[in-house]
Amino acid sequence: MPELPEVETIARELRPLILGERLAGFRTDWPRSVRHPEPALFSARVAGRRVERVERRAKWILVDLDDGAVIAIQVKMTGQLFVLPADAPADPHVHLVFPLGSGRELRIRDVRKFARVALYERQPGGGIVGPGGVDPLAEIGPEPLAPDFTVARFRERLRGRRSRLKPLLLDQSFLAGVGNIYADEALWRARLHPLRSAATLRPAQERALWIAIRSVLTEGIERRGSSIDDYTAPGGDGEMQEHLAVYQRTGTPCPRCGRPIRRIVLGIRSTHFCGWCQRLPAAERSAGNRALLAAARRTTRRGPRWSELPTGAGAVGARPAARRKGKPDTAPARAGGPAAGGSR
DNA sequence: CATTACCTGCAA
DNA sequence: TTGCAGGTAATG
Repeated sequence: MPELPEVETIARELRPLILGERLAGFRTDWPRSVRHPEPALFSARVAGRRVERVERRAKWILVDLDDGAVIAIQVKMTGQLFVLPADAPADPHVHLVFPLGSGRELRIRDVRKFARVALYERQPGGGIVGPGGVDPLAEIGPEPLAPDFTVARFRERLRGRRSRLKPLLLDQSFLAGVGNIYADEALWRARLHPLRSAATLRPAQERALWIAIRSVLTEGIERRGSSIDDYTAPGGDGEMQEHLAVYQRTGTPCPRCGRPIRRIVLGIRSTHFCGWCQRLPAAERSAGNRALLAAARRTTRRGPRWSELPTGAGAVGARPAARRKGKPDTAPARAGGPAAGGSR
């Protein structure tokens, strides 16, 4: 599930691989993945251009070319980026390819075809625009790790918001880059219930949430993201999945208090939290909230999907690679060999 | 503002 | 065979 730390990792690892490279064109076998312009024009526009910059904004990867064009890539749920020799084995899940002048290719592998690419124009002021002069990032909220995203600024944005904290954190116009994993983890760190209304937060809790969001995202980047299901970076898997407290850990002990982590469904999102550490104030135990929480008590225990260690003594060692899907045979080997340890 | 569509692989 | 995973655009 690429969120800010995962996309940041992809951008950081992609940068040295393609910076200064000349693009030879672009091709796709799934035109719906291309927002704008149509693939043939897209290819003609990027052919011969050199890569000048690779950066992340929200969950987008932006690749600046030397004529002011900007390739925008959204990996969404299952997109993966690799830079491989052009003669590397074909992969049926690679739907977007940028051949490079050096004889390699930037390949976007995407099992579920949710990923999107688009071509925009860099503006003198630094923004980007697409057809009709529209900035595709106009509705995106502030970067939570930007130096100017102070606790005061966070408080300003919270002011007047009455929604529950979990959906609010997922709202990209409220804050850029937070998704389901890091929303749950930030709320756990801040000891705030996901159903808690933003309107009732005390100043100390607002500050705790601000700190929690920034610390969990920073740690996620340091650990190169959470490799759950399909996410992997150009340089291989991350390891943040081994340091999550609640996400997809239903039934396992809360690292703080030992009580079992619970799961509720909010909207269509799984939401994981500790019912003891993250209490909902009595005033917010509405009928609707109580119904959601009652359903959680009936929820069957579900383990994490990134590792499934055998139970019993001696269950130590490298995690079974077969448990995770989405790793192409052509992926570069993880530096330093297989991860030891595996589980927590 | 809330719900549905997009997609496929995999577990139940 | 069904349902679930969920980021985001589109629709009601």
